[in-house]
Amino acid sequence: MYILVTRTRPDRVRLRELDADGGPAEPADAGADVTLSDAAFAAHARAREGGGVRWVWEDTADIYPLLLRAHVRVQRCHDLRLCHAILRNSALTGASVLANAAAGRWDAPPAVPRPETAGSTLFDMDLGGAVDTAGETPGEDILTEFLAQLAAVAGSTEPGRLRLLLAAESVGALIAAEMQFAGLPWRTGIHDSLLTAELGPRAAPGQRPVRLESLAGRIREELGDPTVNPDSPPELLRALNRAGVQVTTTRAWELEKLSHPVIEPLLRYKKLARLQSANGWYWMQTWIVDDRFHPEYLPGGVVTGRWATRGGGALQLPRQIRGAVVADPGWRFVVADAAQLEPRILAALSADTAMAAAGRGTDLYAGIVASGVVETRAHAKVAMLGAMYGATSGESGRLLPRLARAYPRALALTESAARAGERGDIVSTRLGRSSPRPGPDWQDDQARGSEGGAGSAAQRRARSQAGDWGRFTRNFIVQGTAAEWALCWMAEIRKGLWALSAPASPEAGTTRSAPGPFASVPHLVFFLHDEVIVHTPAALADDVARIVGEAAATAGRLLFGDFPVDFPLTCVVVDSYADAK
DNA sequence: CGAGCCCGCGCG
DNA sequence: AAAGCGCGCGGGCTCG
Repeated sequence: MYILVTRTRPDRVRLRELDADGGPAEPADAGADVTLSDAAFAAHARAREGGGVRWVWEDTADIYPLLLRAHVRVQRCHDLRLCHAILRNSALTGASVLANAAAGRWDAPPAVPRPETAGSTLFDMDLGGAVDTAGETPGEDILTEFLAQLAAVAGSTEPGRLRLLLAAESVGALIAAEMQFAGLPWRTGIHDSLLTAELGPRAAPGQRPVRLESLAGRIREELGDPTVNPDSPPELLRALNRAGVQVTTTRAWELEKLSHPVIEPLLRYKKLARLQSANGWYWMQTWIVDDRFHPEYLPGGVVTGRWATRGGGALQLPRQIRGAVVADPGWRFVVADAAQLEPRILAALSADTAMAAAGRGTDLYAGIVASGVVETRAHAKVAMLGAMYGATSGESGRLLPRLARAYPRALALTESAARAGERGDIVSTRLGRSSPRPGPDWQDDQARGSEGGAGSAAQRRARSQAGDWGRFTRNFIVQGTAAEWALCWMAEIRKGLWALSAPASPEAGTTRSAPGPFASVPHLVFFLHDEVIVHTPAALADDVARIVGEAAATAGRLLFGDFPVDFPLTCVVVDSYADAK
């Protein structure tokens, strides 16, 4: 049973029920076609949940927060905007009407920036997210698009894989909205102490904290330049050169190699200046609301299918400040990450049983060493990364032939993906997300490079661009399939947590309490490509850890069936994210 | 003064 | 150009 949800006004939605085949529900059904206020919609959704309903809407980030604010969670949805993007580009649906139609509004990014859901006044914008349905009955457009998507899947070469992908992408959108709503528990007091210990007390706006200012003074002294601004790479570069330091860039890893009295204070300055500008007091004041960090997650925000975020740099939380991420009293974190996820994905994608065997019940890189392919774990890792990223030189390049002898199937797959990209062809993930085609500039450069009488510069340029795109497609199949695995993993975690009975926490409703429907139940609060954090009442932490582990195994089976590949986790129960590794 | 670029660095 | 993939963000800086 599907229920289509269309926003007709900023505070109204229209619901239309369809049967499982996408046909109209029996007209006799009460509420088969109704328009409701947001409040009535939330009540209706609560009543209909649990009956195998899938909610179909244009944009999860537009609709779902209003349900969450009413303490209503839903199990399943179909996010038309995200699914359209997949089906539009997938090689598996290339013959469909949907893929061959002229570009329309479904191919554009969401017209209106979406409202924040933290429940904070700071971000309370009343954005209607109004949909342009000029000349149509509200909802017709949604219905037409949904039916086109169902048809594209049904007519594809791998409907089962695409159905799984669309379901995973959509539940990812639910999870993203829920994580933004719930927020990551954050102790500003601890954060402030960390900053003060490193930088000195908070300074007035426009001023450097004392530790930074004194390091800047030492840098000027050592360079013999009383005015140089270490925040300006060009100025700093000139000052370094004048002082006889032979560098062409001011990157820290380049400076590290040098010995000069300015290097030590300069490297310390760079580290601290980064902390101050990226995650300092201003960041804290901007992004931490009611003891929670509420980043906006963007499912499908990366072409490979990885998520992106907007605001606060959520996917770059430096280790330095993870100590501020502390579970509520009476609660714990279950922090889990998938060990060597991408090489395991490659082993399974290519059905390379030898590589999969190397990772069975052990660290995959250690397994490669144990198989005698290379001498050290570090070599195994750099060689694998080289295979997946397309390294050609250096240590990684030198080790590749040994990897290719031991794991010919895996390496043949990455090579063929690279060759496809070099030709301008597309490649696809396990579940059917396809890479974009290179742009017109790329095509032009290739054409010019292969013309008779093309100059060597044009040829070099064409080859270089082809190589770049080949490395992108080479990595796309692995990164993209890993993203699919991670979506399935999270979806299974969410399902398991939902089923876990939730006794009220003794602290719930007192000092701190997770927002809305999460006040007393374990819930996902963070996701970082191959790592998740679940915030859970302490008594349930062990159950949660078990669920997270089982979910990883299930995700592997969903993608790769019976192929014997393991997806082990490192999983810990902690009070602070800083203790996770 | 804002828009958009580069640089550098954080994360996987 | 870190030896090779994918991001977001802040500061400096240039251009209009």
